Amino acid sequence: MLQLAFIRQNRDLVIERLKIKNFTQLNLVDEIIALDELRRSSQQASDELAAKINTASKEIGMLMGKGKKEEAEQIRSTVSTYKEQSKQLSEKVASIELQLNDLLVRLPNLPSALVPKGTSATDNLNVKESGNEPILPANASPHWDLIKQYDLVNFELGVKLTGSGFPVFKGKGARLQRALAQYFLEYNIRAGYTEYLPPYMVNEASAYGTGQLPDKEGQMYYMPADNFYMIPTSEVPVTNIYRDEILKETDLPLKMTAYTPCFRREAGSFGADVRGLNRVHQFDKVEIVQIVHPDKSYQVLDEMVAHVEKLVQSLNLKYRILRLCGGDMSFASALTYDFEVWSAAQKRWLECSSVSNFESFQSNRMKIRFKDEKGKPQLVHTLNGSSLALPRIMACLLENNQTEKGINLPEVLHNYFGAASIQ
RNA sequence: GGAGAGAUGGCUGAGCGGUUUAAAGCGGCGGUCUUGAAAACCGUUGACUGUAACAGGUCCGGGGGUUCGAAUCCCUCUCUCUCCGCCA
Repeated sequence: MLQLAFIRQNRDLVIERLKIKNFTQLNLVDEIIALDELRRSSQQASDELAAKINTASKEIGMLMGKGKKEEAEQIRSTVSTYKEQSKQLSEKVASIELQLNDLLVRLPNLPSALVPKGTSATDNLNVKESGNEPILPANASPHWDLIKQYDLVNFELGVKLTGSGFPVFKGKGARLQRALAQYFLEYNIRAGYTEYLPPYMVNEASAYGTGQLPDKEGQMYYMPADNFYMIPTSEVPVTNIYRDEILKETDLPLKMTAYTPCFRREAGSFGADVRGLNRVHQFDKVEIVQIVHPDKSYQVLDEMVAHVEKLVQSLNLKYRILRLCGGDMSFASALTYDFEVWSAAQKRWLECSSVSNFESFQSNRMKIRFKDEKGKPQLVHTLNGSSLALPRIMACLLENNQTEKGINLPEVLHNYFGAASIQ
């Protein structure tokens, strides 16, 4: 959520930046400013009346104490007339605040100056491409065939147990998942991230804090009996750990990592995009989250991108890094880098990580602050990234490393997997 | 799931209708003293809103109510603790 004071003071800049995100309801900005104006004047009127009532009430107390009942009775009758007025005013302020908040949550975050213009994925800026294209046998298979051949993942069984998009990992497939998760976590911990194992369901306040609500309600699984949401990413519980906290400046940066399943309804998805492990309703992901001083967030973003890049490199996958254009970015992000790995048998790029700086957009909702040198609470900046999402990495590993004699695994996984290849 | 007790500032904890603008202690910060530290002593100590700066307003788990006036009384929700039940 953008800060009101900032919108008020930078109206033109806000509109200009929102255009880059292809946000069309630009009239919201002026509506917000006007409503804020009204809010402040109404608030002032309400406060003044409250002050009158407060002083009069104190006087009554004093007069009663001195036993001057008649005088007290007189003031009491005049104060009674303020009461109705005061109630109306505070109701007005409350309703304005509600309206204002409704409008405010509809504004996406402003894109940083680095964000390229554009409307869709084709406008993303290719920042870097690296790694070697694997040489595959002539009869190379896509991963959905390989997982059957080696009995690694059973989609039909998932349909029986739950529904489509809930794969069942089996045998070496399950073990490969565990190896990947373990390797990714250890890699993050070595880089100074603290491991968390958070709940897989969150309450409304948490989903709101990171920006899933009210915007993306339909994309989460919802448990009406308890009003819980299944997490679409561990970013939600992990970032919310510090919701409503005021940190010390010396606490920053906070670096956290978590391995969790992620649940996404993915309503409306269809076709080749969703085949095999390309897109599923439940998948595993290792996430990194940082809470940092606002002056450091872009430096930290670069560090996180470099951190993820090294991890991808260690898996010997061909990859590219994209800087997302305004139209392809998420609602809450100010700058996002996507990592895509090359799926050699499908001959297409698969997104395996997304690293973003949210600046103060999330922290403003969650009220995560720190005290600066003057002792003033200030909003922190939050960042997160996948490090990494498992299924697409698995798809690429299987496809890119297939041989006539099995699937060879990158060296870094050998110990975790307990073997050098899948036979 | 049943019964009972609670929720107060960073923490412990008083207050149970009107000098509470929330006592006291601990912690934090600043100072005196000290070569430095500890101890002792002195001072200071939250958030939100609002303003050019004051002033003013709001906040004692959340929401609602009674009252001229609520941390204090009532309703409701959430959470915590104790006992019982169930249980990986």
